[in-house]
Amino acid sequence: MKLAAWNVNSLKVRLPQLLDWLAREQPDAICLQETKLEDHKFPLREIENAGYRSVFCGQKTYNGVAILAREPPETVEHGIGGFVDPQKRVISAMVGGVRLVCAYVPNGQSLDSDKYRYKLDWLKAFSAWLEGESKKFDRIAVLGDFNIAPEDRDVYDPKAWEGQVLCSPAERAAFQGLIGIGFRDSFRLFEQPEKSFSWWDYRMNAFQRKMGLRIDHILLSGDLARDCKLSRIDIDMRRNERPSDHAPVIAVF
DNA sequence: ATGGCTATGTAGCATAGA
Repeated sequence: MKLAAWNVNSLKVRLPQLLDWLAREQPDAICLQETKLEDHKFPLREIENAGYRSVFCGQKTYNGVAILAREPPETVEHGIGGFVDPQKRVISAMVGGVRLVCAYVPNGQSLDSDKYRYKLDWLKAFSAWLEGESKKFDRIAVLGDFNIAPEDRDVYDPKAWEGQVLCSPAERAAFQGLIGIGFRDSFRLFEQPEKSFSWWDYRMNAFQRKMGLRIDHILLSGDLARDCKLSRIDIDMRRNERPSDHAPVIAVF
């Protein structure tokens, strides 16, 4: 099974790139973040014509998540059970016997922001809920934009980013908390190039200067991690015209 | 150098992203 996750930063703008990518990469499923579309504006037909069924949960301007799969996603759940959140950041479904959790973790803005508090509260609720999910489902993949660079090697300039949002000890502890539930970071199951990142700022020519962070992840439960054959980041997508600031991440098992 | 760029909603800028 080939899984992917991609923060598209507007599905409306990125739809042609997505359709090209699906045709080329042929994943069994892809989880999208930051669709920024209300549900009635979701490009269902175009995606169906490309051979993918979709479930989605969106809102105007911000957030929005979707799961696209060759077979219809089943037993869909929206959001984090027991956590009231008007922001559309999580959608889950069964695809091919695997529980897919598509997540767009809050950014947090900065450590002194209310949004940072929200991020930590959100991650706490997410972790508690995932622990329950992992008891319900043997095979789980958690895919998406985590907005956390787990280690210094996931940051182009760890000194400059030390303690900053996306890299702070509390965020990294929250990420390790997810690992503690029994998930593996699929990317680190394999030897990877140095300076492997999944996001680069649009400004300052950050991509060309390799100034990025690895904040998009595919976490796999034990069985899936054991069977995982490959995990990579498709950085070529960042070279497109009008690229998303994030590149797709891929795991195959 | 707290700038730089992109997308959205909405009609000249404000907000958010990371």
